Amino acid sequence: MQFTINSLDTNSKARTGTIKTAHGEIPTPIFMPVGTVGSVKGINPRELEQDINAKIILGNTYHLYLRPGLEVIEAAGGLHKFISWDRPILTDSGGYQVFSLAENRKLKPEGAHFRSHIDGSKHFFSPENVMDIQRVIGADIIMAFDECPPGTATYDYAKKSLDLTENWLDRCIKRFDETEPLYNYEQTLFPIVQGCVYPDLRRRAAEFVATKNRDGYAIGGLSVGEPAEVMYQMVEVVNDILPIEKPRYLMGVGTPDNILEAIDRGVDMFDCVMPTRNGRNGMLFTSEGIINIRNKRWSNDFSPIDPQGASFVDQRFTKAYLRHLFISKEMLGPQLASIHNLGFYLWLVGEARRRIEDGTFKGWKDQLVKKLVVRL
RNA sequence: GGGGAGAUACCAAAGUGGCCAACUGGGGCAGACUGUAAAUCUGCUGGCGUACGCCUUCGUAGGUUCGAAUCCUGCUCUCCCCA
Repeated sequence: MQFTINSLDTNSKARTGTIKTAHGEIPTPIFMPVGTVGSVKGINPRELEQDINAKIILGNTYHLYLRPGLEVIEAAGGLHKFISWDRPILTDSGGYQVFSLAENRKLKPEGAHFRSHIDGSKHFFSPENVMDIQRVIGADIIMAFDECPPGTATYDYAKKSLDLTENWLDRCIKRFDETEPLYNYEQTLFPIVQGCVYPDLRRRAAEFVATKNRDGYAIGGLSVGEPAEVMYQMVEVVNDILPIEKPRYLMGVGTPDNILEAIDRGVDMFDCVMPTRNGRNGMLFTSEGIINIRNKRWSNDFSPIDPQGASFVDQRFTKAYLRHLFISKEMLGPQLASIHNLGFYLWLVGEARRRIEDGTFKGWKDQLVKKLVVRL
């Protein structure tokens, strides 16, 4: 994997760049739709390519390992072939499930013992087997196996957790470097910076991963319950240390204004379930602000879903019709909302790239952030 | 014409003397959601008040009772069966 910086903003830490992978190029800053189980929920891959123009999507090691299982994925020739997606894929390691499925797992130095959320069966994830699993899945970018502590973690816990994550990272790197890809194209491993909301732990974590000389680095353990301002501070602390010539990936973030503020602070990659999950639940991110399409106020609003919208659904369908679909529980409603929201997110990062390159990013960002509050 | 059953909030439907402003479901209204155990979950849904609370409700008009959605009588309406 190669990363080249195309331009640096003079008024902020923002930059544009290009990531080259075996499955194509990714312009940065970029937003990556989440397709946990090998499907961006509700979205046809053709829509993802043509209407949304997603450059890369995510899969999840934990979910794909449980279902359909590695045998099926390997027999299919890897995840790209299995899900018919020829552009880049990034897989998360399952570290986030250590957090979100906390009641079903036990953490030990050697790894995490899990119970499947599907059938309760017992499983074990270690840094080593998570690397092996991600080799089988075959994503272009794979993530280190980490612990993602909650935003409310105490300093003591955060420190112990970071010790564990750093130990696991070394084991991930060792295993990754001594194994080969299964499908004749390059894979790369991104370490993850942890450290909760504690600047000294974040500094230590960033310095630790920076010595590993990988193709890119991730910032994890944010947007997990801490205030947005704290998240921005942590991003600043970490990005001051991470090598400037490597891409930075802020995991699981976030709202459109979170993304803009992080781009401002030098982040290049984002993923989040928000556009799809919240979209399925009726929340629309539009150029006019954030709205709940289920609200009665839209019942007779025959204006386009988003008059300034980038995706074809924005001009073609009205707010009143989309509301009707949601109220009627028609599956088309969540599908259209997901296409719209992902279209908006991809438009957002595309516009950010354009603004960074022509030097108007800062002013544009400040104005848009003000607009991106929930309309009352 | 004769016999029977029933009328409860937006709809459906429990309740058959005090624990009832009234179970439950639907509908309606609003909220939550950040590396997806989510096309999920939560709250409200007679009026006024942040709230203790107060006021008006169970077809309708009366009555019995300390107390009625619940018991009695008249009336109105609906449904079913027979002719």
